[in-house]
Amino acid sequence: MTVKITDVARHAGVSPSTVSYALSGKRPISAETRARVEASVRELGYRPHAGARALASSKSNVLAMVVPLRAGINVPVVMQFAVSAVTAARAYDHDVLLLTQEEGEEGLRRVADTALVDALIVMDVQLHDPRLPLLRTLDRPSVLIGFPAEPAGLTCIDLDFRTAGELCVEHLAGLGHRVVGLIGSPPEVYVRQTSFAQRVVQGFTSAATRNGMSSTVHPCEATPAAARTVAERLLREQPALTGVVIHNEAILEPLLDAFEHLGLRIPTDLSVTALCPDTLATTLPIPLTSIAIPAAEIGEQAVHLLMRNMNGTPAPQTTLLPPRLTVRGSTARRVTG
Amino acid sequence: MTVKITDVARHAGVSPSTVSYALSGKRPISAETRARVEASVRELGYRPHAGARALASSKSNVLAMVVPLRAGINVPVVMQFAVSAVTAARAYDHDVLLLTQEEGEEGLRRVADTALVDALIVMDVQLHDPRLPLLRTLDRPSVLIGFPAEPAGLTCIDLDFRTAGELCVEHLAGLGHRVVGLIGSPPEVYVRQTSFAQRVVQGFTSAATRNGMSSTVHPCEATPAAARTVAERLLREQPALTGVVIHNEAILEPLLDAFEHLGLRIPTDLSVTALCPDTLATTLPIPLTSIAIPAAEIGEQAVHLLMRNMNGTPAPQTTLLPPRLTVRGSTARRVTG
DNA sequence: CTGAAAGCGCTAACAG
DNA sequence: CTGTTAGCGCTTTCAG
Repeated sequence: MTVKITDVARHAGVSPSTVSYALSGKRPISAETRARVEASVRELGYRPHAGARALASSKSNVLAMVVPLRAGINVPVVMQFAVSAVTAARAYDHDVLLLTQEEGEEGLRRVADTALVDALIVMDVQLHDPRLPLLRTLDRPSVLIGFPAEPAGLTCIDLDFRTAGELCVEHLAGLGHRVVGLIGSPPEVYVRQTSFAQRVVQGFTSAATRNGMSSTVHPCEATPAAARTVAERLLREQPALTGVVIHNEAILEPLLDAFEHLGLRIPTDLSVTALCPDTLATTLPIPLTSIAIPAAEIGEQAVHLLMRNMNGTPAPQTTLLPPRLTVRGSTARRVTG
Repeated sequence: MTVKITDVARHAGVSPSTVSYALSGKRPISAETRARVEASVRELGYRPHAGARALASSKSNVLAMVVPLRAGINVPVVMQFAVSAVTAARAYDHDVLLLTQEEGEEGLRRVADTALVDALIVMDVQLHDPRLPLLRTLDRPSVLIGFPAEPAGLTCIDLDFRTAGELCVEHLAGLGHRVVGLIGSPPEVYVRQTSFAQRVVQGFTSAATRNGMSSTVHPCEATPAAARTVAERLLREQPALTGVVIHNEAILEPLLDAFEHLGLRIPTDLSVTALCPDTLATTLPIPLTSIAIPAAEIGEQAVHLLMRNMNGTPAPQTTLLPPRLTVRGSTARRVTG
């Protein structure tokens, strides 16, 4: 029924190993033989059996990818990670197996120990992620999207959130703003210690200090009511406020509304910068100057890193992608009275 | 390094085949032997090698799942499909391989022909989907989420969109409404012939006719401007309008705004029913009476259907999930003047 | 109820 | 540059 390597070998008048080598390129094959083999492959429609290949080579050419699904995560962004990872994996002739967060450590162990996959991609890594000890003991390389407290022995990649925080402040400083505020992620995010939230705060604060700016930080629940409260408090505490950085995509719109209701025009009275997906930044009533999460790039890079680790070229332990700030309509030079 | 079946056999004092059978249950094993084998398995931490198993049994225990990613699809809904399918697959001891739409037919052929997967799940099926002929020729079962024009020889599952359209109208009819309008999906959806849009229209129209109601249908672009235009036209053409069905999740909010600006209070002056994800229906300013896409249920059922097909119990060609209407605050009894 | 042995289809030494 | 051959680790006949 299905054609196998011996069929191709016979058809091309060569040995099975020659067919194998002609296809893998793992040893020199004369142009002529290779051509005959390739012709036979095409003619017979030969496809190597994945299981047999995996058994003989101890390489499945499959990567595992764990996708998070709990509340508070941005699903479209996760999907971008996933799709770009799959696309990148295909470029290396690999496929991607989908695991849910729910499967937990047992799932990771299972796919690794059964040799179902050659390597693992783990998204949404926590500061003290219970999966880390396990990943370190697995005989297969893995790459984490996010940053744990103790990345030793692991390969991590993420957006450079600290620099992102700095960049927002520098942008505002360059426009003459002197008093700025950060409206941060919901408390859950800090509690979960997904770490990126803290890193933004650090960047924000240090850049403000460096520029001699007055600054405050306000974590904020993801509800419209909380948004209004925070906006009011911000203005009460810093009446001279002319610039804000928002790192809370769920309440961008309510916040903008709140500021307008408080009599602040954007960007005339108040410049706003955000850390959020581009799709959000561009579809709000006021296009937002923002730094996007380069999900596609992260997914792709994660696969590159894995491949490097599998090729013996050890990848750097830590990869921080440079944030890029896109200026849109929500920031302007401070009007000096 | 890794423990194999012969190790377990030696440790338990039985033959490899006995270990295999003890684990698969494919032939009777004395309780005593089974217990010894299981103890050895646990003690040694034995995990059968996936590739070897696939080769010997010609079953990979992996399903392929193609996820769509083009514009206009609701990403969170897709993710719900995916996650529930993975969860369901795990219950059958199967894993799920992720394929992108982009890989197209070649991707499907590849994973099937290399025996990487045992079966396929294809989402976002078009009326005249180019993948259908291919799927029919594959030696592996597949299940489609969505309905093509010619489902012969294939297994399909989807929400019963026709009945969903009817249900919305019946609900409005029951509340005394006599003049209703359907605001449909963006033109792209109709052009792409994803078929579910047409099915909603059919249900809507026939239910309206059956109830002696006056009705009109308006496809609508997914832009706020288009939403306003449609709302105005609806009222111009049907001044007595008191009920609308919206099947266009992207512009739900703009539409509601538009109606309010036109002086219609919801639900006092106008009752609104929608076909949209529950998360949307409940987070709008006015909680919407709506019919949800039961994504999780569809994903799960899709896997059940596949398993049936693989077990020889042929699954029904067509499975239509019954829509459920949830009454929230956007519909009310018509106020008769 | 259990064992022995023959592959599953491919890769990678090992030979030449 | 090519062929021969020995497995990879498991399942499943075939025997008993």
